[in-house]
Amino acid sequence: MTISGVLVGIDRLDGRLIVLLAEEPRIGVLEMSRRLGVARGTVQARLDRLQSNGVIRGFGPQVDPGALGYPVTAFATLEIRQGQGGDVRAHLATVPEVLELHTTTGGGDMLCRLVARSNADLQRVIDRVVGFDGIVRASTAIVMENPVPLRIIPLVEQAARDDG
Amino acid sequence: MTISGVLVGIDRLDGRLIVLLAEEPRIGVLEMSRRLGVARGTVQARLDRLQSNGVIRGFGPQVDPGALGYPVTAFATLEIRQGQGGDVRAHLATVPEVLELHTTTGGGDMLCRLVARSNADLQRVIDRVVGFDGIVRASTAIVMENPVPLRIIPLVEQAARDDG
DNA sequence: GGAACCGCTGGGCATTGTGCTCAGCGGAAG
DNA sequence: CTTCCGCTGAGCACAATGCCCAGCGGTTCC
Repeated sequence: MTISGVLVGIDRLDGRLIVLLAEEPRIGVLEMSRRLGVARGTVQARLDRLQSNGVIRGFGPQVDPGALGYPVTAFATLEIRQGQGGDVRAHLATVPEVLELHTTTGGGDMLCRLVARSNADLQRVIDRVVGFDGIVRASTAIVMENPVPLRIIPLVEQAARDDG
Repeated sequence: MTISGVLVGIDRLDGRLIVLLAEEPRIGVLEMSRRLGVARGTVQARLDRLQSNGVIRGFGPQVDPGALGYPVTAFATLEIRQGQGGDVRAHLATVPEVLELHTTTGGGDMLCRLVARSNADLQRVIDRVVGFDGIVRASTAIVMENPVPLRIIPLVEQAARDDG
């Protein structure tokens, strides 16, 4: 499979490798080769390929904002004044509590994920986010529960079935 | 600092450790201790503490859905019929393209992150997502750009300053 | 059919890192 | 003053890594 000229997709061994790595991240290459029943060099080569492919972006630590003292999460939809998109992006990138920012379909809309120390603190964060000239309007939804935390394994398994 | 009886927060050394780990994830404990200028045992102890604290959830591979063949991302807001929340959650959890699900303030609303193989494929995904009894209405925003990809480092640095 | 290529195998090797233990030391709390 | 706790620096046996190699079965291409 190719997307914009780049070949993508994974086979079953890649899929098993990623799942194994997700379940036991601190596992070594040698142990992986034992679990998967292939040679160590094969695991090395697959891992290198998945990383230079961009399928695996990295192995950074997954940090819980709640444990850092930011237990409140919210999503804010921002309406942007025409032509101010670039400035708004630069502004939002400077706010540590903005964990993520997307531009979406619709008239100059953006969606961002925020965290705060408390509901009261969220007001401060929102003020800082929207206290910028290019932002016309903002509407915020506070997260109460997170029944499905950010995950990728089911998709990896499906991709490995389809493609391998 | 405590939240619901659990002590949270990180000091400057914790912060530097997390940043270092985010920049070079495959680094070893010994190399970390050299870079940070502390003893190996200290790094070991800090890492163990951060993980049992829940500050560091794990070191799973960060997989790019685009490289798996799912380059389209969207956010869907779902309106749920009263009392059907649990069923809807269970339903959405079975859809691999649902990467994340939150319940938010407002009348039975949920917000979920979706991926698809193409804009056309997104229709299939949305049909599968909303083809369930408890869902009254859905509105979808397709992501065009991602100026700020999911990040945590700026928040870690702020938390380390405040708390350490 | 033959040649070149590619991914996987299984082995060996020196180097490095790990898990574990220990005694010592300084600051903070009681 | 004594206890506790986190950090230090060191040692040790063991395991894993990075790197090399020859061989082998399957494709592709001429």
